[in-house]
Amino acid sequence: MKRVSIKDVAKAARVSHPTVSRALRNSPLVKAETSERIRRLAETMGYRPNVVARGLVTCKTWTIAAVVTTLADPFNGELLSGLEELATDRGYSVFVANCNADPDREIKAVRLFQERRVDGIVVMCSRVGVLYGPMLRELRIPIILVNSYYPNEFFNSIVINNPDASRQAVQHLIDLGHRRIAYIGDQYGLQSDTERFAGYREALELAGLPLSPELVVNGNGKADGGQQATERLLALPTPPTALFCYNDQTALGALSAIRHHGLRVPDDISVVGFDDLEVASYAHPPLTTVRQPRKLMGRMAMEMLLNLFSSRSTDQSHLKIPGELIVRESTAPLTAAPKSRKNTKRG
Amino acid sequence: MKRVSIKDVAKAARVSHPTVSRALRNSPLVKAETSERIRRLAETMGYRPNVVARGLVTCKTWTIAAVVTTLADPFNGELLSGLEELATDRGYSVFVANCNADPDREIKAVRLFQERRVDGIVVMCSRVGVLYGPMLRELRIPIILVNSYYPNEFFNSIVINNPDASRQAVQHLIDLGHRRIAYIGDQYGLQSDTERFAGYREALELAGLPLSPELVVNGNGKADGGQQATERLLALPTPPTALFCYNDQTALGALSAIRHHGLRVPDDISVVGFDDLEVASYAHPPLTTVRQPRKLMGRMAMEMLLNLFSSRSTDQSHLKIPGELIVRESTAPLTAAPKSRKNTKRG
DNA sequence: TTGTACGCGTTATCAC
DNA sequence: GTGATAACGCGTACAA
Repeated sequence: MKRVSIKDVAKAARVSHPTVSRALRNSPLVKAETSERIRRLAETMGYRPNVVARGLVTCKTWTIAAVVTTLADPFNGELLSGLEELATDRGYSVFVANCNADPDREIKAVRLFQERRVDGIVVMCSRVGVLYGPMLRELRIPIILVNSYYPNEFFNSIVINNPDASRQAVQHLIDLGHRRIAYIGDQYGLQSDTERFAGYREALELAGLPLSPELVVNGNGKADGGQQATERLLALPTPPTALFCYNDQTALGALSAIRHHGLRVPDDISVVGFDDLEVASYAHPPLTTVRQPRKLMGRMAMEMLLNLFSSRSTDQSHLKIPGELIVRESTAPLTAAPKSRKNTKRG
Repeated sequence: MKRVSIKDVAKAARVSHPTVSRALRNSPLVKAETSERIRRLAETMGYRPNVVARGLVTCKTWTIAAVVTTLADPFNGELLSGLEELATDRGYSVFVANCNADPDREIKAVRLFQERRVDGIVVMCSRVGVLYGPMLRELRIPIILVNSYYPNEFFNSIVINNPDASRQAVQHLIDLGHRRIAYIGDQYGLQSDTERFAGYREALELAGLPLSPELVVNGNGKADGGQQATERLLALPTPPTALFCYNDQTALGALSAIRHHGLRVPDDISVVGFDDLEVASYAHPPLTTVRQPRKLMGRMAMEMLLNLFSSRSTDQSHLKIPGELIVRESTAPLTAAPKSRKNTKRG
């Protein structure tokens, strides 16, 4: 009934358990034939080393943890995917925790993983990044922040250059002649939202355009939120002629709302998303958006951790990845007079 | 430098370390004021129990593992989300591993998690489910299969009723008058694909319709695969008038291909997906599809595990969830003569 | 080349 | 109520 341990194998092989340990880990110290014999025996006995016990003695658990705001979002999924791929390659298993953009849950998750003695933690879209500074001292666990950063603290981070990418995206709309450009943001106070809004504002300023408060609305990072926000915008006395959305899902909702309103994209309204999810290419019309190398970013986060593991140097780095504007068919030059089909009765 | 352990706290509190252990776990055996004193001391010393060590002695790690085919897919993300939510509620942390629908990687992942002494494993969309029977004997770890099942084996499973749901979906198309209905499948030999095809075939049989081999093609479960497969179908001498797709992403690609071909959905071709991802509602046109309660299914998988943990009974259960056909706007009655815009030159 | 003894940080089982 | 002491399953230093 009991599970077979290293001692059982040792007994069966008539050697000591350290010999079994050495044999199974290919130590050159043990005679080849003994090693082979032990190895075969362990196999037939169905012995599997207990990594938990090993972690206890080596002070290395070969586990890392990823804390995300939501697993249901394909954005995080791909981030996670890149992270997991490299982690697995290097022998690490990855824990995952959902915090629903709730700061309390985020902190709890990090503390829990500390108790689990993970070798490193990656927090994606942190809401409490700034708190990790003090925590880190006692935690003594490397933390990587993805999609948020606090340059003055003691951890590493990797983010897309949100202000710059957003500025480019909005500049693209301005270049097309648009003057009334709306921003549909998130609602959770994420740093990425703040920064994308900053880029939006900066682009307007550079072009000498006013920032109209009524053109800045909040979604929820998902399609339904984007749809509702867009409906509010379209109900305005003077609706915007272009929409810059916090992310692609928001933009997807915007497209839907615009269609229901009897307007056309990009003829009547231009729409820009952010992320370049797979659906962006397959939306109708295909979405102009900012590409984030999600999988790569996940991979880079793991690379940062591996660096921290190998070199005990505390050299912190804050990587800023440039976003790439992908122009597809949801943006077009401003036409002289945007006409609503509703008004013109299939005019 | 070293991490503070239970013994450090014991020394500081001038008690034995088992007393600290008891105090911190709210044992009624320890005097209230001692308990309180120890608790405060542990807090100020920044002590965090080592769950690894605890797991070693209690033979319970409070971890579970989820093995998925891909993390990048929103389908798995939501499954995982439901699983993780309940797991976290009950104090379990969840490992996640990606196996890319590769049987070897799937087996490796399961063995690895066995070495990590997880309390249970959930395998989603398994390709090697049938192999777990023998493994289970030696593994002695509860395994739940989600989206695949092998009724004669020793593990539990939970799946959508694929044949039935698919039959309904295809029946819906037949009811609309369609006779040439194509199936765009997956390519990895997943059980869900096989079953959905079976439902497709059954519906045709029931209606007395022939199964045309040229109308059965493979995608890859993603939009690009769906797009390419659809292009092949549209190139046929007599193209289908309706498409039943393995999943929503495939259907999304199909919509795109049909548009590029100058045809309209549902006027010229009807399209049905599977899963009811969020994008299904926001596609153009909104997609008729089969709803899978993904998050619930993830949650149920965890509930199954919890049951197995509490009752040591080996009562295996194989849950089959009914799928719900959601009719939206991508399906319509067959029109007399489907006209290609290409042929009729804006007809 | 192999074995002995010890420690990792807990919890469990006894004593007292 | 509390404290020794023994596990849990492994890796490692050192001895042989």
